[in-house]
Amino acid sequence: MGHDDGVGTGARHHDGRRTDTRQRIHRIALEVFSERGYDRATLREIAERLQITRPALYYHFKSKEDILASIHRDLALSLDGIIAWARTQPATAATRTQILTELSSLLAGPWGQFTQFAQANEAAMRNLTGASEFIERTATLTEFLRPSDSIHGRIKARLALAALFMADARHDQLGGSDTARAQAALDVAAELIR
Amino acid sequence: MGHDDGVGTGARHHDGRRTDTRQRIHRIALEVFSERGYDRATLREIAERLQITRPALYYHFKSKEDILASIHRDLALSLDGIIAWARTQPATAATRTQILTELSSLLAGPWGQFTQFAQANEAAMRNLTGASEFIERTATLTEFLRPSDSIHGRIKARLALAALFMADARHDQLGGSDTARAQAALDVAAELIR
DNA sequence: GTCTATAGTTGGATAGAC
DNA sequence: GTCTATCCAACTATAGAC
Repeated sequence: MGHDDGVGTGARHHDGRRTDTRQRIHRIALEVFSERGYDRATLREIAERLQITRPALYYHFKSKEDILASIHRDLALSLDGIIAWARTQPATAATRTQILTELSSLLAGPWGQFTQFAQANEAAMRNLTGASEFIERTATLTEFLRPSDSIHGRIKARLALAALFMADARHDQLGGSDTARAQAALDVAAELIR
Repeated sequence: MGHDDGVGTGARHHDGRRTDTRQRIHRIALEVFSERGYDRATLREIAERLQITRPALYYHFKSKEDILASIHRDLALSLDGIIAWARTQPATAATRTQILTELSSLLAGPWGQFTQFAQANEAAMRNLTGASEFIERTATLTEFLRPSDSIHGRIKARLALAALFMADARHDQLGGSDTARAQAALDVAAELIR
């Protein structure tokens, strides 16, 4: 059929090299979903930016929702590295700060527009099975980040995450350079989970 | 036409008493928008819950977006009281804490599901003129809440707001009773803007 | 792997009667 | 103030050729 559900799979050329179309779709879809929100985003626009037609998308993904789910799988995967590392560390303030630093780096680099994407698609994520893996990772990270196992602790952990996301998304409202905002957010977040 | 754009206006009976249909639509629409998100919410479902037909909605509001804008106007109005009071107060930590307490009360009472609504509709709000008044109020409140005029200060102010919203919306992930969560959020928020 | 053409569905909005 | 009937636009998704 041409559809692959597993992470990292995809159509291959005769030389064994994976075609990059699936990844290009991935990238552009993330872009459009971030700008418009999942529901307002159309496959027409995604196809146009890719310079292909709508039906071509269906060769790589079996539905619009499948594209979204695929993005979520990638996001979940990106967090697994940090989670795995966190499991090997003692539950100290230093570890928590280090987790925040790693997350901040992800947001500054490969994830780029992730925060905007996540906020724009809060509604769509709620009833999406593919998003559950990602939400699960976030919950796990919150556990590692909380300074104490209480409501206070859980709130602080979630706020620390929110601080990082905020610096990434609210450039217009917070002012300052990207790095200045990221550093300030990291400061505030670290203070919270100390 | 039967359409009224001003806040608090609406069709009236011969005795001068405002009909409650407009307000009933208002309430149910807020409910459905919160659950589904604006884009996934259909006028069909709103009408069904109200036991009326879709066209009847158009007697009270001129479009789906008009209903959303109307809700945002109400939300903005609810914040004006707090803002007016804040203007009369000195910019002290005590004032900031008091603002948070007032907001917490609003979330516990009349606003109810506002937070869920706001999160579910982040995407829809971005390109909506009616939402700008509401966003403006939020920005004003942030100014009153910030402990210092710096990036750090602005982040802390926004996080304080986020804490209140979080306690309101994330009951499943935070645990505890409604009042316990609200109090904990207030504690953490107050500490942030001290 | 991508195309043209089209099926099938949904949902916002209007016309006009009562 | 609410109804029935209907229109229209937009979108997802599929069929089948190349």
